[in-house]
Amino acid sequence: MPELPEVETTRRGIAPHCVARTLEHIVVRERRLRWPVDAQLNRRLAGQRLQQLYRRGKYLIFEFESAWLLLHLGMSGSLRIVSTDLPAQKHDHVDLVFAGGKALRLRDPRRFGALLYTRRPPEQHDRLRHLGPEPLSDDFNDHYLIEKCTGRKQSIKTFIMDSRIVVGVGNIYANEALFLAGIHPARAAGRIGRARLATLTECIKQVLRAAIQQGGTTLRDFTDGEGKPGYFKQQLNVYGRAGLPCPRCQTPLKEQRLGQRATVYCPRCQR
DNA sequence: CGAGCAACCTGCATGC
DNA sequence: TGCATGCAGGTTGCTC
Repeated sequence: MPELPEVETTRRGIAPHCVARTLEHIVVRERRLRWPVDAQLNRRLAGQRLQQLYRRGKYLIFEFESAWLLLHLGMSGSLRIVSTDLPAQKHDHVDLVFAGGKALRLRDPRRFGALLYTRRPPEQHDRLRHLGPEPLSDDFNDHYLIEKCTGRKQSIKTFIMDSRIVVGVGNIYANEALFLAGIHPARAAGRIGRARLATLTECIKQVLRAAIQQGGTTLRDFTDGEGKPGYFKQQLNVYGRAGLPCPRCQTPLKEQRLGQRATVYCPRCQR
C-alpha cells in the first residue's frame, strides 16, 4: 500500500494523537506479521511515554523512553487513531493504547508489514542499517545518483526502487518520476547521461513532495490516520493508465513488467 | 559480485 | 452463483 508519501501522511496524521502521551498498554491479536511480533511487547513498553515519532524510508519509528518500535506497513498496512471502545475488526492486529482513551490501531490484511522492538538505536538495526539516503534530503543529489549508476546494467526503474540506493520510492512514484524525467524505465542505469540523471534526481524529489502535499495516493483504501483519503491520484500521469493517451503527447501509454512490477510509460516521451 | 525471480498473505476484479 | 486465475502500493533471500 504505502510508499514514502503515504507513510509520511500517516505519520503527520497520527503524531498529534500519540506523541508525548503515555502508552497504557499494547494489545497484540495477531503476532504473525512479516516477522513475529515480540511476545513480551506489552510488558516491555507499557507505562512508557512516546517521546518522538519519526520516519526513515517507509519505516515509522516510535521512540519510547527506553526502547524503539519500528513499524512497516508493507503492502496493505494502515494505521488509524481510534476510540478505545471501537471493536477491532478482522485484520486489526495490534493496538497501542494511549492514556486518554485513544488507541493507534494497526490493520494489515496481507501481513507483509512488521512491528519490531529494539533497544539499540534504530539506525543500527539490521533492517535500517543498509538503507540509502532519504530522497528529500541533500544527501540524495545528482552526484550521488550518477556515482551509483556508473557501470550498472540494471534497469533504472528497479534501480531507484532499491532501498539501498534510495529509500521510499515504490512502484507508483518510480513510474511517475521516470515519466517526468523522460527516461525509459527499462534503460540500463549506467547508460543514462549525467544531465538526465540530474533531472531524474529532481523529478523524484518533485513527485514525492507533491504527493505528500496532496496527502498521498489513495488507490483503494489508503487513509491518513483519521480516515481521510489522499488526493495525489488525480495527478498520476502514467501509473494505472496503460493504453490511455500520454498526457503530454497523446501516444497510447505502454505497459511492461519489470522486476515483477507493472511498469507504465510513454514509448514516445521516454527514451 | 550483480541480476532475476519466487516467496510471504489476503482481497478483489475478471472471466468462464 | 461458484470457482479459478491473476493482480495489488513491499521486501527478503534464494538461485544462476
